[in-house]
Amino acid sequence: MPELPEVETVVRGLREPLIGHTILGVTCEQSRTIRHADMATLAARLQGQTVTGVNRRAKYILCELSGGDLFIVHLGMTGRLYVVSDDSHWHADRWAHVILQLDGGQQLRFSDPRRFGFVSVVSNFAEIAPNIGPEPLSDDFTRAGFAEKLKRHHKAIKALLLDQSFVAGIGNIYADESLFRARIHSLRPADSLKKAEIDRLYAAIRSVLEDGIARQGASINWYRKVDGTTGEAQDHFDVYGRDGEPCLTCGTTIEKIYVGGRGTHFCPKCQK
DNA sequence: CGGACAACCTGGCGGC
DNA sequence: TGCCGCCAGGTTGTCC
Repeated sequence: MPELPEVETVVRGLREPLIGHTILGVTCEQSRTIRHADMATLAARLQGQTVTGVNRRAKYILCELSGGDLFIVHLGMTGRLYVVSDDSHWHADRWAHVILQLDGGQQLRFSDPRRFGFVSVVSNFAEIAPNIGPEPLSDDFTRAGFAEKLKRHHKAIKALLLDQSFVAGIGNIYADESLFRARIHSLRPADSLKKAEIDRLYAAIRSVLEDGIARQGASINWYRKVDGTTGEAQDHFDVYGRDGEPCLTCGTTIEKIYVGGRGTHFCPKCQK
């Protein structure tokens, strides 16, 4: 579910309700949902802290706290973060594993049916994810650096795009969409791409992610924005989930294969 | 080191 | 309508 555009949308939605607000208390259970710290440590390090910033790195949400710690959330496959008023009649959420009580009568909930997501509190982001690649929408992601790194890998380009140490934030949906936009077959060995193809892929990754953010993410199943509403990116996919349907460019039937164990959608005529 | 694959969990959906 | 098997946007650890 949540890839870079979805996580970025959540981050932007969290700033208004969180920044400047103080965490009064923490409600949670001891479970896999809390990583790198036990329940008591998490509560102790969050309670009394004021949120000073909310940012994203790869698919991680980083809430900066006044004491210098980072409250980290990863949404996994089915995680959601949302803010509700204490007095709202919002129905009970059986998957709300962590609830932060905020000043001003609101609470931040982390809800995750499948429990692939997690929360943590650390001093430095590197404690959570020490080996994350460049942010594709930042100046750190250069065309030259991208081309150089592609030469060092022989595996399928789709599998490489999913490697978070290669480039941050791309997941299964936007990998497929980027490769379609660049007209490159998902199974091409990374080191086989010609310069023109590398240039197309570099541009495609950026534009696909930017379009995803502009549409506030893709609500295929579980993903929702902080206010509970759906994104719109799912209505504009070229290939993801469209197997059996005609390519919007040439009319050829979109195919589905598995690459690195992940469902992979592509147009056999447009992508070579 | 690279790559394939299982594991972690639970819900939703299509098919029978 | 009900049950069963399969699939799912991510990450990590293991094995060859």
